[in-house]
Amino acid sequence: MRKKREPLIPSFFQRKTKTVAKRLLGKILLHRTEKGPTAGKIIETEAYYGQEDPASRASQGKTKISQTMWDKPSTILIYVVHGYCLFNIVTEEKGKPGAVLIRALEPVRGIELMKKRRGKKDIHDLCSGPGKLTQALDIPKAYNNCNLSEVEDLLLTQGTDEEFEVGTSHRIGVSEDLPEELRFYIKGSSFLSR
DNA sequence: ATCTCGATTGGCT
DNA sequence: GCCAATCGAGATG
Repeated sequence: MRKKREPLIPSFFQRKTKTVAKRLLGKILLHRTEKGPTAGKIIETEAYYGQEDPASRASQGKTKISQTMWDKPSTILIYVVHGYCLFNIVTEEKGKPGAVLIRALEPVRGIELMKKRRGKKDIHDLCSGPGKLTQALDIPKAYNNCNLSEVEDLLLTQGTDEEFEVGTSHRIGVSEDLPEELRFYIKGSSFLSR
């Protein structure tokens, strides 16, 4: 009998953004819907800071979108870029801006449903990008500003104990990046974006 | 009211 | 590799 996986608790997110980004690798994101459950293993993330980070939405201070980054850790932040929803989770203590963008998942459950939603057959084209995975799991923009622990249908849980190597790089798609490498991924995975 | 611009994706050369 | 579609926000008038 398999032990039921425990959801991550809010305090998991109340620490340095970079640490959260790294530690989210290997965790399982699951979304239950009327059509059925879909889930994937997090294999790629990016950390975004506050005012000092030119690539962050928070770089210009609080706006309708960015204000969520000052909210309680484990708050969900979703916004639209180029017509796609991007899924982030707020980090750091309340009042200090920070968030982690989930950039790619390895599909683990509900793969047929994901294929249908994405209109793609290739398993490597289901969750291999921040806009793709929100489509594949059907994560709605309405979750923005909600707390992860209060959205019953969305679960972020411990993954398996298997070991992996963490790779780093500069963030993708940003016009002005920090010198620090803030993209993290599971080395060797075939489900990464790009 | 209108314009510009992305933390993107997909199709085509 | 290049480029157009996409749509909501933010800026400007």
